Amino acid sequence: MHNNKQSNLVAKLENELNSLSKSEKKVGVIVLETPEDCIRLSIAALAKIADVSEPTVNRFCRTLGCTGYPDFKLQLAQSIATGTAFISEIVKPEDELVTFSQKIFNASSQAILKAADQIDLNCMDQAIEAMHNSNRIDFYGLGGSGPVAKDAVHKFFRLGTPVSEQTDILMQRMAAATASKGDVIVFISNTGRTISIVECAQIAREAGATVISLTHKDSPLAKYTDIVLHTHTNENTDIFTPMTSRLVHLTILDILATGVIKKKGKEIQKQLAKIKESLSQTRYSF
Amino acid sequence: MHNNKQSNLVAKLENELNSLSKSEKKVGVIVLETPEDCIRLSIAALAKIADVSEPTVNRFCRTLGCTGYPDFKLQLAQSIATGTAFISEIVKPEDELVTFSQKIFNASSQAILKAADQIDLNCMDQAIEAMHNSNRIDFYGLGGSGPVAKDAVHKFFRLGTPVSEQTDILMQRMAAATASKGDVIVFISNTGRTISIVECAQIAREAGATVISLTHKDSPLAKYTDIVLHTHTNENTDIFTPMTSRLVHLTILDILATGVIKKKGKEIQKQLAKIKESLSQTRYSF
DNA sequence: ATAAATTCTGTAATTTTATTACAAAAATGA
DNA sequence: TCATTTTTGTAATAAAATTACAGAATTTAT
Repeated sequence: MHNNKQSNLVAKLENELNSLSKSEKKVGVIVLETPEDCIRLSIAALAKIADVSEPTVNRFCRTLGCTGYPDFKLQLAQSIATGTAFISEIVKPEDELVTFSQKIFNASSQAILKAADQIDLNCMDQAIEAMHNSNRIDFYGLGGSGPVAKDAVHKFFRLGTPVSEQTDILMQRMAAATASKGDVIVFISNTGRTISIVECAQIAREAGATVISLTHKDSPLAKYTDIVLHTHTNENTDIFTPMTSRLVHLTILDILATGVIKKKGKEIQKQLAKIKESLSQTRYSF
Repeated sequence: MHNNKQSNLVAKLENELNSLSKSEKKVGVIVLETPEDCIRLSIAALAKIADVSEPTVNRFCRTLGCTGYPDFKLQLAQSIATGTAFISEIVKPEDELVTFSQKIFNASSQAILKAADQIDLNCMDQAIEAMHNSNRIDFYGLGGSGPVAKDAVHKFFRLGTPVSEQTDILMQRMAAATASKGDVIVFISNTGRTISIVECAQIAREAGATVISLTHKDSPLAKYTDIVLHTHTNENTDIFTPMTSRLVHLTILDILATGVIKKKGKEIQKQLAKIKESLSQTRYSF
């Protein structure tokens, strides 16, 4: 799932460095030492730095499988971009707005990309199937996951199936106890360690409901879950670092909703268009 | 307009496309349509495809802040490598789970990165200052922005300042009318065209509150707003494509909260530690 | 509406950059 | 050692990008 469509040029160069000829190796060494600089150099400039002739640089590029020097620079640039773009730092007390806003944006964006790599598509498929065939769907969340549950309802209510969210532990227990076969309950809990949520999952399963969880793979909650959609976001305990898990959960729920919509087929999609239209009256037109 | 550097060429191009001259725009359209192809084209080839002269392509590159065509290609290549080029990929009815889940993950991640490029830090700073000095903070949202408002409360209640959210239009009107100087009201509305929200903003401002909006720059809501935190997410009308604006709003609110926490200083940070500790009793230990 | 000013855009010349052809220099192997 | 292969650099060539400038299109002011 990771987009390694083209093998990393830097990695390739590191591999093949020792099988290069003497002069080409000189070029390789320079490239590995200062890849960021090399992408801005002309073939003449690089040749001079490496103390070789220009055609040697050109041959060096071909040896690495590039069509020529411009192609080499391009691949090198991409290789660097993918490598450095994924360093997300933690917000420090002394950070200026410019810095910490950039860090938070980056961390958020990367949490989602990371989830894309980790998600188990089989489980997603099972979850979509279960929701598609369910009589009703409930979303349970506490604390930061409460708004996520609400957002899920806002998305899923369009599907025709009755949906609701429970963000109160007593309501959750009662609803879980009265659930029955054909009901799907989705538990949202990043840690998967919140006692009342875990107990609820147990109750729901005993009552016959299908339990889906957005949680950590090895958590107590996962034990009482039929379909775990595991996310391994680092629960950062730093007070400055925001919970990126919410964003991941929202995105996973987006995908589930999309999957169910596609399964429901044309009729429901017409209904969605109606819902959209119903909103136009509430807005200023252009 | 944007005081922070735009690291992402594709995002920048999408932003500035409409302010380009006729011929340069032709080039921009081709680049956005087929960015992967463009990185392999010579200036002459691209000029021919776009049906313009070579110098026009060169000027196009400079307009975007590049030093010339080679620099443009390099930046484009890096932009693509980080995944940004796939912003416009829309979920199609025939997509398999693998495909559309990847598209949704990508689109979500990119939306946040794009916002990072577009956000106006001066306005963020003003918003943080206003919230820091406020007597109370209210978050207003309807529909999909309701859960966002709830999430904001969950984050901001830790700061000591009284916070609440309003997701009911009548409550919103009443609360807005009784607001006073020193109160901050944050309106969350991607379109900025929801009539009742716009009216509320007007009421709130007349009542003397400081109005902050997470909305589109040129929207009616922006007119009645003191501090606009504009986000230009494409409101995709496709039924399959999820609202990425929520994710962006949540992230911006994360940054605001972090900014206020940092302003509040040490005492509040101790309190945050207490809040964190208070949760430990609710969880299974490791 | 018309003329002036400004902004765009393309042609052609120039400069920069990359590639090729080929010969000299190493290196290899008997 | 000498023939053969591989490696490397010089010089010529080709390709690509940039500049200067002038004509076109657009805007602005009268």
